[in-house]
Amino acid sequence: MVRSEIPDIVVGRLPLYLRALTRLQNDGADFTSSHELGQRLGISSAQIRKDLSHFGEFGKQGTGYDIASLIDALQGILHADRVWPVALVGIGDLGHALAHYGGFTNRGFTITQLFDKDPTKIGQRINSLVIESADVMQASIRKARIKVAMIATPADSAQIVADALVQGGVLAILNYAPITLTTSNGVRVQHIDPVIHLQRMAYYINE
Amino acid sequence: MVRSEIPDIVVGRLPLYLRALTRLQNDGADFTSSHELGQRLGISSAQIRKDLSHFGEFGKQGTGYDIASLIDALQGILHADRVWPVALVGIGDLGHALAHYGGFTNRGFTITQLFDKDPTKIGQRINSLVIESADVMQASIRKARIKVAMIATPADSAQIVADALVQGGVLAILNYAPITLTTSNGVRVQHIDPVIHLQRMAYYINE
DNA sequence: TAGATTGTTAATCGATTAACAATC
DNA sequence: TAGATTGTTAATCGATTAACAATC
Repeated sequence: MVRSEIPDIVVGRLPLYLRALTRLQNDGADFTSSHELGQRLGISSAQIRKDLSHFGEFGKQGTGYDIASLIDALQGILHADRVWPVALVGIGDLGHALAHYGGFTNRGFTITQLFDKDPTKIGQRINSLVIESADVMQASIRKARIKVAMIATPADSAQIVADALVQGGVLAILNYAPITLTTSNGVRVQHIDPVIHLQRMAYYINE
Repeated sequence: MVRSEIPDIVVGRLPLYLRALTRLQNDGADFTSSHELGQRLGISSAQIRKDLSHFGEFGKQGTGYDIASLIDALQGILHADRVWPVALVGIGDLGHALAHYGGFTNRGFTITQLFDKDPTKIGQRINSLVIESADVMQASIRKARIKVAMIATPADSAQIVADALVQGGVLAILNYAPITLTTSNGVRVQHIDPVIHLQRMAYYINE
């Protein structure tokens, strides 16, 4: 198994498989099949089997997949078998919502640092975390060996923040600002912009 | 131009082009090229030209694209040349953040209705909007001819909410609940789950 | 004019799917 | 055993890219 040869599009589907399997498990199921999983996800069973085959053999002919062990395997592959500390930059409405969100920790991530550049916010608490100044961000994340960060600043600040995060050692950035970020090689960036999705769907509405 | 023949993956890139063009315009530029646009987006210039060619001819040899008219064209294609009223269901932390977000309206959408099933929330105001009961949702969105909705409920309620939205005439759903929704044909669904993106990136971090 | 850039064609590249032997 | 489902192969399908004539 050579990691670099696995298509990124395949990697992108693994978290969906993991999420669906976890839900099946919560619903009390012990086994599932590529067919059942595919139906739930709107993906062909062949594609699921093909995707998994990049990483090993996880099923049994006739019976399908043991849900618990496939979850374990996928968590290992995705490095979701630990809890990554995450820095969150930009504590506006969205930043608050992300800081309060309880769904990160049991899926491999936990927000451990909050940053903002607004002096009136610095020092405030959310849960047990204190909002720190953006000025100390780079040093602080380096010291804490943070590899994962989320940007929830306005668009104008996002690229500058991203540059500082990368300088501080961050390797993965989830960007909520409505702008495409540029980063050096080796740094992963994913973008979340609700309007992009809304516009994509509005195309198909004929009115 | 036959709409149904245009690949969805092409449609999915048009909002990115539109966003980048708007930013260029705000920065004072009048013209751009497929090369410049591609560099900003991390996409090849050939792909941008090919994508646009599905919808017509928008550029000039030698000079590239007039930004203002390409923005106009893309807004028309994406139906972002109007302001779609949007229903938002589930007014927790994320719902509040979305309701307060000021970035929708100038990009084609505005939240006009809020719903929650928690009796303590119903009747509360956010900006000038009143949170309504989920019980009246279906009738209310039908009356207002709402075609676009956002779900920000917990995972357990999301499918039920989606079914009701579709019954009420909604054709496009942006789902923030961490679950894959099933809908009838003709209804578009897009999912936003930050953990999916984080896991996808964590795969590449070797630690 | 000379340089730049488009829109389009054809080739390449990669992803998805159908089919089935293997086997639980 | 009979039925079900895997993992894998080969074929199909679709998307991306390179190249260039056209032309501003």
